[in-house]
Amino acid sequence: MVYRRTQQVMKRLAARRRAILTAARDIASSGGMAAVQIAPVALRADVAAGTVYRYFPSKADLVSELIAEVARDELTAIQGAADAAPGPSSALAAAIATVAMHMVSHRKLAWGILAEPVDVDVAATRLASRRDIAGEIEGRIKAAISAGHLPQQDTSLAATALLGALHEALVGPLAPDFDDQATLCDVVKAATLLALRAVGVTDARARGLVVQAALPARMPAGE
Amino acid sequence: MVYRRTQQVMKRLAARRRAILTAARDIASSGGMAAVQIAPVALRADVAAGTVYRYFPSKADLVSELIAEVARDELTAIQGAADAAPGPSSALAAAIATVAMHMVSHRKLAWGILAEPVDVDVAATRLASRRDIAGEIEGRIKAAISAGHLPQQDTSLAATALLGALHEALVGPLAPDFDDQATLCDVVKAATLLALRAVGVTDARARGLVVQAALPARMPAGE
DNA sequence: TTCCCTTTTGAATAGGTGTTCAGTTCTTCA
DNA sequence: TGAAGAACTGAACACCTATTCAAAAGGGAA
Repeated sequence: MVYRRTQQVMKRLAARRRAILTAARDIASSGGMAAVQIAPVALRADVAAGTVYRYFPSKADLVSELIAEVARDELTAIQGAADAAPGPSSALAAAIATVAMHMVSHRKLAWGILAEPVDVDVAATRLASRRDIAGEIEGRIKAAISAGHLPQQDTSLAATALLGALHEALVGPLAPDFDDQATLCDVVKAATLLALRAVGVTDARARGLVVQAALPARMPAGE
Repeated sequence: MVYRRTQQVMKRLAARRRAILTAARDIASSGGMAAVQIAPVALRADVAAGTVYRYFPSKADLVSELIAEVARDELTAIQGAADAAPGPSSALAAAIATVAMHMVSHRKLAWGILAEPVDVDVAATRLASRRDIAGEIEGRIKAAISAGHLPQQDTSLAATALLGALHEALVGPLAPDFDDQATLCDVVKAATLLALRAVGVTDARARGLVVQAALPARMPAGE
């Protein structure tokens, strides 16, 4: 054998793979999932279309990995925010507020990850990611119920409904415009309160909650 | 002029138009919006592909009309159920329950109408339809607030969030399976309660509400 | 430098679907 | 019944985009 991958080559290959994924993420952020096409992604990543296929067996694999990655980031943020909260109700509130913040910060991306059309191969990955996030929220709801802060209920349904409510209210086509930071903040607060009430948090308790939404890691400073 | 549309011909043309729309609706009901393609619709309506274009300028127009029609039916059902309720809170509950029932009865169709991918030309129509339905719900929320049954809030955001919650919890990919009529009923009840709580209905009041969800006109008897 | 293997390229291919249109059939009316 | 126009047909066309692949370029070992 007269050829072996050196460390340097391996690094370059990894960098390229990253570049392709990042290009896909950027494009999804600005144009939605529908804009994630091989040619534009390749162009943005500075490679030829064919090269993409040396890193990902198919477009579906690329998109799946993109979704998984974004969901992983989101999950980490949610857990971080919730774990930092002083109690189960605050943790739930923090988790919800974090989701809300992420959604308003990256509306196109959130829309693409959560709801936009993808082909069937991708649907499975997306489903798993959503399940993970819903599961995290559900866990927080259960904890609050155990602590006696919330009434008994179908936690799975509740978690799903919460995500749907936030999604629709914040990134769906009927979502309000966020003209400035203040409006954005108000809307996030209103949506969070709504979601908390849905699972049975009383207004009295809500007023006492400490809510600290973790800002998304990639959120642009001025946005 | 040696040819004029007789009454009989006009009737047949209208019937054909109806057949095409119905075919599209049936296909959307079973396979989602993505399955609404010209060739299958034409096949089902017993016409040639080209004929569709004598009735609808483009596929986008066909789909737009389909969505508008379904939304109109839905709106009528919601209004009917709400108007029949004894008070503003009951009316809101009835409206929500009606939406929930429709969704679980026609999951694929609901999914297609509300969230599935469509091209940009259709998006406008869909948006208008959603706005209509959200507007109806919002009106009921406002009425309940005026009656002092609900706290002051951003009604537009609330209406949007409610629809999103129901949608996600009942027809989204994480929605539970409805193995039998009983489960279905329980889930609809749970989702309705959740939605009511979200806008501030107290559990105490919720227990006293008279809820009568209008069944969708087209719902198959046994489903 | 040379050879051989890997990686990249980008134009060609392939598959799927909306749309058109020349030819056919149907309908009306003199 | 025949002429003229409307409606219908379905194969051909057009467009878009994922995927392939033969040729070219890059990189490692001798």
